[in-house]
This record gives sequence, C-alpha cells and structure tokens, in this order.
Amino acid sequence: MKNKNNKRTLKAAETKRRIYEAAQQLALASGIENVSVNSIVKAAGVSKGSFYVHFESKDALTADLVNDYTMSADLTYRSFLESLPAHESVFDILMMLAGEISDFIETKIRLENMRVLYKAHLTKTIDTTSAMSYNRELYKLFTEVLERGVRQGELREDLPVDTLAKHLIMAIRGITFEWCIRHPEYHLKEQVEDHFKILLYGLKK
Amino acid sequence: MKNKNNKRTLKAAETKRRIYEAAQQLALASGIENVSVNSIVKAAGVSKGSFYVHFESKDALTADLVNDYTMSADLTYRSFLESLPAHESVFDILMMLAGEISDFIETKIRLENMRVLYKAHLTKTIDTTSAMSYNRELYKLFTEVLERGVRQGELREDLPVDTLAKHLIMAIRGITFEWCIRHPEYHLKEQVEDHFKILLYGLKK
DNA sequence: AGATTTGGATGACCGCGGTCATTCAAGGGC
DNA sequence: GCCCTTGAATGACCGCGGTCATCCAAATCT
Repeated sequence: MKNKNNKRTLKAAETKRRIYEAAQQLALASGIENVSVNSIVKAAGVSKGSFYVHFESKDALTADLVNDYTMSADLTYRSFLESLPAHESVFDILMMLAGEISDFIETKIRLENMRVLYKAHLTKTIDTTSAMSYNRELYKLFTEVLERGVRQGELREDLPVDTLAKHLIMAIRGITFEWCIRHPEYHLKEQVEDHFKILLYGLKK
Repeated sequence: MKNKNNKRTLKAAETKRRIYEAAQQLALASGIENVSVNSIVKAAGVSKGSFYVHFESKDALTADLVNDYTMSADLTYRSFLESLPAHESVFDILMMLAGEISDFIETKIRLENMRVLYKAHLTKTIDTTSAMSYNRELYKLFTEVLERGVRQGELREDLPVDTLAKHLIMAIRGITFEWCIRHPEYHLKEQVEDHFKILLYGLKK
C-alpha cells in the first residue's frame, strides 16, 4: 500500500476538505478571528479531534487560507503589471505597482485580515513560508521590473536586483504593518507612495 | 473625597504594584508569553478577579512592561547620540544611530520580546500609545539630527524633518518586523544598515 | 452614630485553542 | 478467511485569558 486511492485515504481527504471549506465560508462571513474551532467542526459535521488530525492548529489553517489568497493576489499584481504601457519608465512602473498593491491590501484583503496574517507570521510555531518565501511570485515580479531598470540604465548596478526587490517588498510590508497599528489616522497608499519616492530616488543611477 | 491618600486608595495602589512586580519578575525569568495570569496572581498573592480590577488584560499589562522598557531604551539612545563626536556628518550619525538601535533590539530586548510587542500592537483592544506616539523621545532624537542635517545643507529641504523622522523610524520598525519573521537567516543590523544606505541616499541634497 | 454609597477583592464560571487515550473500520500478510 | 497493523475519528478533558454577581470594609452623608 502506498498513497493509493483507497477508501480510507479518500475519506480522509474528504474530511479535510469539508473542514477547510467550512472554515473558508465562516471566515468570509465573520473574519477568521471571530470563528472558533468549535464552530468550524460543528459546521463541517466532524469532531474537534478530527480537526487536529488534519490541521496542526487553528493558526495553521489560517495560514493555509491566507496562502491560497496570497497566490491569487500575486496573479492580480502580474496582470496589473502586464496591463501597463510598455513605454513607462521603470521608476513609474514601480510607483504604480506599489500603489496597486496598497489598493489591493486596503480594499480587498482589508485591515483585520492583515492583522491576523501578521500575528500568524509572528507566531513561531506556524509555517508561513508561502507568503514569505523569496520564491513567491511577487519577488519575481519586482526582480523582472528592476532588471529592466538596470538594462535601460535607469538604476544603479552596484546592488543585485534580487536584493533590491527584497528591500522594496520589505518596505511595503513595513509600511503595511505600520498601517495596521496606526489605522485610521495613517493612510496606506499615501505613505507607500511617499516612502517609495525617497527609496527609489536612492536607487537611481 | 478626591484622590486623597486614604486607606482604600493606598491599599489598591499597593495591590496593583504587587501584581506588576510579580509579573515583571516572572517575565524576566521566562518571557511574558510563558507566564500565565494564574501564575502572576498566585505569585502576587491576590485573586484573579483582582488582576482584572487593575489591568484591562494580560496584553495591557504586557504593554505597560514594554512601555517602561521603551522609555529606558530611548534614554540609552539619547546618551549614545550625545557620546558621538560633534564633527560627524549627519549621514554618519544616522547610520550609527540606526546601528545602535539594531544592536539594542538584538541583544537587550531580544527576539521573543519583540514578537510579543508586535503582537500586542496588532491587537486592537490594546493601547500601545507610548511606544507608537510621535511624541516619543525617539522621534525627537531623529528630528533633532535631521534638523541639523538641513541646517548644514546635507539634506533636502522639500520634506519636513518630522515627516522624515517618521519615515526612518517606520523603516527600522519594518525591518525589525521582517527580522522577527525571518530570523535566524535574516540579520537585523546588516539589513538596517543596507536599507538605510539606500534610504539616506534618497534624502541627500 | 447610624445609614448609605463606593469600589477593591473574590472565585466560580465561561468559551477558547489544544491534547490524548481509546475506538474501530479499512488494509495488508499469511 | 483470519489476524494483526494502521490511522482517521472521537469527545472528555486541560489550562488558558477573561467575566461577573456578590461581598464587605472604607468613605461619605445626614
């Protein structure tokens, strides 16, 4: 017996799916922080113990939900980038991309979900690899744009482009964190744009 | 009766002090996240209900502990700044100050306490004003240095110095947050210095 | 001094996230 | 076909942070 499609394995997968989808639905309605494990297993029609057979913790389930969302977000960013006119300067493209990401976080993901995500990141028992990995699509996106900037002579060449991408994304994350703390008197998009103006000026050739 | 030194008020203050000091001691030994409210009240010799008479929540107590620490940290930064030779350029001073703050966070405050602090910041029911307030000593410190930079013609004048101070401190917080998530493969001081080099270049006249 | 109000202190209680000994079909090995 | 192993499923149970009706001594009012 390996990972065959036997009756047992199939039933287990089905149970996991039911828990995941129940959680997804409840989280969509109330925000995952207001949904208890008890309510998830009740909605899924399984026992609490069963939840912990399939998920390490509530935070781990949350991370799964977020990671799915992260991947779909990156697809949005990619199509935004591809929708931009080819003649734009790399400086302007980076500014617009940062603005698009700010908008997406503010209107689609929303404050309470960002807070949950960042708390999950800070909980050391949780694997948030897929949102933090340098292999994440978002890093590739920034790297591609920066590479073009170097090729066209707009950007300094003494720092590798993947390092620059890390700095820029880290900056967006930092400002978003600050926004989570200082909301509502702090405006995400405005601050991202102001900060990027300073940062990108420091990257010009 | 106003806020007189009557017997009742004094006894209440004494109770609060005992809880606070018990928490401080236990937190020092094990880290506040490994100390339960039950263990604090047991050590202080009071009931659990009494804890919640004097503190809104465990997180609120944590915030108090952190805020005390924050103020003492800012004193350290101020004396570091005053220990620097007067002839240094503002650029170098800012780099050294950022480096000092990184060192302090890494070796004195330490990772697990920064994680607790940032989680507290993300919990909306908690007042973390004293660490986040723009009146915090740290903001004054940066503002003073930046002002000198403008006066000496080292820095651009189109952005107000208090705005610049906010950007720089936000950047340190962002990098520290990234460090909390990516530790141990991410080096705080190194990253702060690399990022500041880019950022400060964007502020030069 | 006696009656009334105030507010610190109490501990049983709650729902939470998480654990674990136990159960019991489904799946080999012979 | 029989026996042993595997692992999904279970729910009573735990310690946690937090609540609240109740108590009662100190403070104030008359």
